[in-house]
Amino acid sequence: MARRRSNPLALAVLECLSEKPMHPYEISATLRTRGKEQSIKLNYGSLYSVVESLAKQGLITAQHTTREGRRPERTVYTITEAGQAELEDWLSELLSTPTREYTSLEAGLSLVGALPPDEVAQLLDTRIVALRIELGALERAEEICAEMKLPELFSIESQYRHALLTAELDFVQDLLTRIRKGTLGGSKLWRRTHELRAEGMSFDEIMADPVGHLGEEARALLPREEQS
Amino acid sequence: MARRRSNPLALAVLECLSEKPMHPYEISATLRTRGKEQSIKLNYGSLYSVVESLAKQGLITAQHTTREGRRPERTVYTITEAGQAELEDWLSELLSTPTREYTSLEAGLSLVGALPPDEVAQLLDTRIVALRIELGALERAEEICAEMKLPELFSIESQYRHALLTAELDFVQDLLTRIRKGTLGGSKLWRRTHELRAEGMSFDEIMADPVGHLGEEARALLPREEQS
DNA sequence: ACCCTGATACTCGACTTCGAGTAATCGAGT
DNA sequence: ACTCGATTACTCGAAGTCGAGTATCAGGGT
Repeated sequence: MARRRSNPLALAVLECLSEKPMHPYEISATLRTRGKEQSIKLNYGSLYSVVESLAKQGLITAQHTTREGRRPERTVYTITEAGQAELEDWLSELLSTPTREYTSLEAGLSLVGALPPDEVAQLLDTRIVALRIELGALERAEEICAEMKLPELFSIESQYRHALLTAELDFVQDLLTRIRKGTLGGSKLWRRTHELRAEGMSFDEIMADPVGHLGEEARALLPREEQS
Repeated sequence: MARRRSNPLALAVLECLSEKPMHPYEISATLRTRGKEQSIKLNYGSLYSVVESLAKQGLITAQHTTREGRRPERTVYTITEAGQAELEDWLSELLSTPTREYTSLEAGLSLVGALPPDEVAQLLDTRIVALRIELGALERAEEICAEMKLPELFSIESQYRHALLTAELDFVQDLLTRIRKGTLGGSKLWRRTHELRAEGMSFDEIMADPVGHLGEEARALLPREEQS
């Protein structure tokens, strides 16, 4: 009964089965044609193990297995009452409760000091181009949805992604100009560190006297008692 | 040589070791005091297996193992040249190349139709409160960083999270008012579907004649040939 | 009649992730 | 002198993730 609620694919499976009984492959096809694989990671390996785990938890049950010719047999699953309750409860939690998300850009930014500022500026330039392209594609997709008169209800998630992408683009553009203008707090220290390391000085040597090597900006890097 | 570059914790390990040789526990302590565990998921199990895998790939090497008293032995690792190159290359990739991120809210929104609109509105209300609290905490943390004169360079990632959280809050607030006012495309269909299901009608019955049961909005749900 | 592409439907096992568990030491208080 | 919680330092196994691989069949072209 280890209901860990980790993989949202399991939630999508419950949602599909709450419409009608299906076999796993049909679930994957349904999610695909509805474009949900854009928002929920779907791959076969996970799908089948997730289904198995839901069955083990009693949230779905295997209805029957059919076999046509000598093709692999299809096991059709039905949602149980417990499964329906879990669907509603889990989805409620997803909507009501923000959770710490670890994005790759956040990870990258947290280690950004490991590359010299000029290189970082170039990399962010590249990212901006890629982001613009992605945003363009998203907007085109939204136009197509509108032409098909698909109610917004079924593509809220892409509006959300649009909002996040726009925020990312704005942030990165702002960050880039601050790096280029040197108005980002710590710019000098950042540049100086990489100059010294390029000259062969070790991290330990620099940190033995940060203020001496890097300037006043580095005073905050000293242990608190030594900050005079 | 299965360089899968999945877990950013491995990147953080490389970054730490590029400063000086350390043993795994020291790496974890370092990341913690620098607040990087906010941005990079860190737990012991993963840490040790990630370190082992880096060693297997030749990106780091075990320098020596020391033992004090009868305490568990500590294995100190050093970064190799290949490791230094990998650090720079991987970090460059993270900064320059956006990757599809699967957030839990996006997953939730993509299945939002499974709950009735009034319930969803309440859940989003709850989320807004939680988001405000989280934003408040983040702002307080930023103030403290500023008081300590910590250069911005070392907390860019929290500025980024701030930007994302703000975007999420704005989006959710806007979505909520659209749901409440009924201006979200598909509102009627959404409400009607849940009324019918509450009366015991099955999904299949509804979908047998969507326009009849749900109104004109549902025409786009028909296969394209039948949209007359 | 034959081939070839693409869809159908799943299986397998190597690799990762996770967090509780273990076990020793340090230091602050009583 | 003692004890109790915090810190140090890692281990282990159950569970989950991933994507390439397998095998069958349908339909269209040649």
